[in-house]
Amino acid sequence: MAESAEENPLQKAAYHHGDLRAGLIEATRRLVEEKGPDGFSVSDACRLAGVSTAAPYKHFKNKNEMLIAMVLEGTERHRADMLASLEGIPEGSTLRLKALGREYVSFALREPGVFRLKFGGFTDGLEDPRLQAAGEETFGIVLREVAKCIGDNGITADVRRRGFMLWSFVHGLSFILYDKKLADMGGDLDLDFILADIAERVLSR
Amino acid sequence: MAESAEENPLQKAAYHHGDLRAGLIEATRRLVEEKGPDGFSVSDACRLAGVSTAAPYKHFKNKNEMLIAMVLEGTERHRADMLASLEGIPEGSTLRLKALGREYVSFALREPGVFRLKFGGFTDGLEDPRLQAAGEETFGIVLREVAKCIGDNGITADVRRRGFMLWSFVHGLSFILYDKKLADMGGDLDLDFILADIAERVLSR
DNA sequence: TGTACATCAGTGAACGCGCGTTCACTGATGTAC
DNA sequence: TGTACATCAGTGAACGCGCGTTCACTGATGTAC
Repeated sequence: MAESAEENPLQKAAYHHGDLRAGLIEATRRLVEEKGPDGFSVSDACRLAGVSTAAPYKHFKNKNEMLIAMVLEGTERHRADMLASLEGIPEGSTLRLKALGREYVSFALREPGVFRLKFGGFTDGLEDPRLQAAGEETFGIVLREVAKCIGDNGITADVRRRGFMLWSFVHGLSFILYDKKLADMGGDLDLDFILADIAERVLSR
Repeated sequence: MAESAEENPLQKAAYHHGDLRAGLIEATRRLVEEKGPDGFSVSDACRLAGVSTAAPYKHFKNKNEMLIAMVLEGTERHRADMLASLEGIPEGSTLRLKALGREYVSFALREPGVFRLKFGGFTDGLEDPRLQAAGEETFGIVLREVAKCIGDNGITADVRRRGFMLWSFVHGLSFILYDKKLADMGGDLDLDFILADIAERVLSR
């Protein structure tokens, strides 16, 4: 209550509202998931957060900054979930890459709005060095696992190429599955089998 | 000039303007490529086509129908280009699948607006049975080639699975390449090599 | 502990804007005789 | 070939709407003494 002197910077934003910044990011996320990236409006987010339409401008420069902040937060969760998915799987096994792929797709289906906002491009101006850095960090996780699988020391050109192939695959898979084309294209596809199969094919010498 | 009696139904729309329907579709395409799917407006298209803002409603029910018509037209071109890319490549060769993949990616990079509008989803209401049918037809091309490569008779579950894997791959590749992540992820990737490599890996027994 | 002051998160009203769509119209073209 | 009529592609003005952003403000909170 009356403790000051030192302050937790994470709570610094909590003044009147509790933490409007976080509240607006959450509202943004929910609206983007609900109505799609195009359907999102600052006014809607304010309505959802229960503040006036001018309030966000105390925390974000403009609409675009709100979206970027939201996507950054989602990307962080995505990265954490991928790391968590590795737990308990033996080092150097292709199963680790299968797990990463599964989690990648799973996130894309759980939060398609965030996923598409991040990768769907064309939401002009949503380019930010922080977003790119976060993406590269996530890709780094994959590269490390690929290197361990094929027994290379460090990130060689070969590791990079194979990692890129796996990424392209799960990336496309995410879009296609969300678009519900899977069922239409001949339903009886086993996602687990396909993920394991592609990992083995791409990582075999 | 004064020839009537019989009429070419393809030119039937050419009354006053020449063919405003086609003109508006072309304007739509150019605007979507230029400003992205979100940036497109009926007013802009009218400006570009040189007609009043009310004119489109003589040819399309609403904005969405304009977009759908444009994407359908682009999908048709995409399909034709893919078929053309097979010419001169021996039947049953994985090179045919490499060629299809290359053309798929190439189209996505040539017309990213159309590509994203078709597959990026989330442009609410842009669902149309004709669009889905066109997509399945294109996928059929791939399946036919896969079947020939692995020597199966007709479209078996295995053919379907492998075709799906290849599609996912080039689909993701298209998005990633457009997002310019390729250069960032370690530049020296040879697209031709990767396409040939993945086709071989996915089609090997 | 109590008071005076500074800070700044959130308000509410207003703005100018471009949008999608409608309406009654007009005028060029095709057709019947 | 010429005239009267029907058609319907395209007009231009108008509409109501929700948007992103601004502004001067207010009032709760933290701080200094």
